[in-house]
Amino acid sequence: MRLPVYRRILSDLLAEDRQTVHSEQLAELALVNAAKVRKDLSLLGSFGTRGTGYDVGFLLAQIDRALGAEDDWPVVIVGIGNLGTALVNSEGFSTRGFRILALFDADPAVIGRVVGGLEVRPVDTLARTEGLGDSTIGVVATPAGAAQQVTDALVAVGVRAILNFAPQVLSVPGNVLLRHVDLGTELQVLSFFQLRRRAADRVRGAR
Amino acid sequence: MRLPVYRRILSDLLAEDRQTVHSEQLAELALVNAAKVRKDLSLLGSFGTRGTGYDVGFLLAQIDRALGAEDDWPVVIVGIGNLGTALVNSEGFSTRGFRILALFDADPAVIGRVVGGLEVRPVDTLARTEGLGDSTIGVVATPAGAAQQVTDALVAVGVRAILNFAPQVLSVPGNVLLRHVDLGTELQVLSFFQLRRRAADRVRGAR
DNA sequence: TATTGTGAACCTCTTCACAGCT
DNA sequence: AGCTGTGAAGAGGTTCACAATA
Repeated sequence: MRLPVYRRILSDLLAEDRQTVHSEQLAELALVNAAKVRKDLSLLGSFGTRGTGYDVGFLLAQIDRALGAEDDWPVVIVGIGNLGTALVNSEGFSTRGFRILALFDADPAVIGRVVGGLEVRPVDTLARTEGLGDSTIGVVATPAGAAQQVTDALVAVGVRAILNFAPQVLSVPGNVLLRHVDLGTELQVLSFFQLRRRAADRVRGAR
Repeated sequence: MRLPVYRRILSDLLAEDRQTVHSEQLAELALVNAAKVRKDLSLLGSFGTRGTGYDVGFLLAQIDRALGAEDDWPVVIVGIGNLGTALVNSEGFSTRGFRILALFDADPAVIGRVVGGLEVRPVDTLARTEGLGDSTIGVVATPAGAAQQVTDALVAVGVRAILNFAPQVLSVPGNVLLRHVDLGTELQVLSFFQLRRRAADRVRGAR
């Protein structure tokens, strides 16, 4: 889904006091095709004005609605190392309809520390933490070795959506949503494209 | 591309001294279809053995070759806050064919600090840093406000591939590869699926 | 005139299903 | 017997191109 990308662009445009935008401009900023932008936006409803474009603020509100950004999703983060801390402080986590409920870590040196206004709790209290409904999103930012165990604990308390940053393949029950962001993987994808481009350059040079 | 995912799984299997794996097992771990796994792997070459499966170690080596993981890609990271530090220390960045060349930051409190064996340099020395060829990958882990400026500096010293973690839409010349990982976006994608599932549950309940 | 919204063509990725190999 | 490799069918996503509309 590309909506979050559009959302960010619109949010930047709004900050520049831009009133309207048309699909071609959005497309250029999102690095996609203009027709694709229009298709994407049209399936949220007909919010554009022919001959003029889209109203930035209004479109942003519509995207927020579609993304459920009004819904104030509860989030818990396990693993408050550098990555976990970065996530807590990241703009995207605190705004945009997410509310961090609790932070957990296993390290006694980290437990009790206040990060982003929340005190870090011992991970073994996760199991008896109240108020984690099935709409809570669990974020795993632990070392690889602890990730599966933490995931099991999250599932046990009723979490049904997990975002995993640990470099570890996790297994979850079928009714749990799992999304994996491996930071190293992103680098690999980039180097893969570099490799392809290099190959393409060679071919071009040979002709 | 799913190769990095397979790579991680194979690497885990190898650590468990697993000799062979077949497409169905790989598929289950990668959360994809078995036919897809075979298609993906077959376009690297015919490395499987019918009736047996794939040799874990050999397949891993082939994937590494395809991904250019033997090529030892040089990487520079700008912005050594929590996120930057997490990246430096992340398993995926130091292994798998990447070599971190240099770290940069603007904060005097961070400059000079040693992270992952490398001393953090002042970001304004980036412009006169030697040895950043056009295969160097630049990683932007700065706050949003500094990201475009840092990107321009990276492009100016010859970097042609950039991985952006800042919550900011960047513009680069057409010949520069740009990939954006917005941590908040990932959360939004997850909450979007939650929303859809919730809607689906409602429909199911209504019947 | 400028730009949206969308049917239709197109293309790429996914899945099926099975021949072929070990 | 078991599993790969792959042609063919199918699904899904992308782009074109233009009628509709402000």
